[in-house]
Amino acid sequence: MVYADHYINKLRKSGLRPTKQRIKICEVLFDNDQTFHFTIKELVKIIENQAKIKVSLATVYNTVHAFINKGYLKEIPIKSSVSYYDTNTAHHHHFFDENDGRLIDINHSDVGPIDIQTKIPGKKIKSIEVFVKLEDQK
Amino acid sequence: MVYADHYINKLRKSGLRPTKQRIKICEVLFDNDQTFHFTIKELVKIIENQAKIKVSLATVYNTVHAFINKGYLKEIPIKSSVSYYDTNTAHHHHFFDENDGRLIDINHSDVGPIDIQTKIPGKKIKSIEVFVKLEDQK
DNA sequence: CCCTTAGTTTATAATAATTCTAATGTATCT
DNA sequence: AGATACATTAGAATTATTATAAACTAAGGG
Repeated sequence: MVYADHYINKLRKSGLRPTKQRIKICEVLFDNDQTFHFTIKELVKIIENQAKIKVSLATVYNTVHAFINKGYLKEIPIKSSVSYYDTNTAHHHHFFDENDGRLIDINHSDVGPIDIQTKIPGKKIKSIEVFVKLEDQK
Repeated sequence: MVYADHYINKLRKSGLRPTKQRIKICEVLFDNDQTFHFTIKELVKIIENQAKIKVSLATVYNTVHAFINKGYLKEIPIKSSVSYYDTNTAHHHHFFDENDGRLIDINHSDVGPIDIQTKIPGKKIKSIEVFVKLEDQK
């Protein structure tokens, strides 16, 4: 509960009213310092179990979108059927283990500089993301 | 029409019966030597215009999936709402221009070696894909 | 405090992409 | 040509997501 105030401030500072639903979602997402990858369905399930309050599906969608706009969450495009979200909004990369569908962060600092020789006129690079597929070692 | 035989062989060799729908889809997808990025909806529209025959939505889905299994197409995860497919199945990378939603191939040879320092026990790297977001040059 | 109001939540309906189903059609093999 | 296994099809079913409109609540002023 010690963090609730922190989340209230965080929400208020970014123009979102600190409702009990949003605070609870913050607690679920940000209370542990680890990176957390999730789908909306998974998030709803966790809230149901871990929190006492009931939060509607629509609110979870709204809140996650609001958090993405504010930069608290990032969407990760892996599968084009369900949206995956990431609490790690720093510039980083991903392993994806196709065997178990597991997604693992790679720190930005663990990837060497990337040299792209193609240039597109009138455009500049905004970000570079590396996506590494894994397989079992034989 | 000179290519039809080629597609018939291609399909047959990979255990797919060369039906007129599949041949037409091959022509639409592979007749030009350029890389082609598309959604199912776009593909259906092109077939409707360019070909005389009518192909049901279910067949387009089935065929695209069959082609992915055979390695004729690759799925590209960009947006998590519609599936994008790519006729370029070689190992390559992508620019994505968020302004206009345009996707541009980057040849494998135009990207320098990528150094990933993180290791996952029991797993080895299967593939590395780089995804570069573009923005307008100020 | 109480009132107002603008932002939120909610259940439910609507939409959109994709998959399933079961009937009909067709390529292939003998 | 006939049998059979594979394909196509329309339409229904499913799933994720978004929209809607009514009920609720946080914030600020009196």
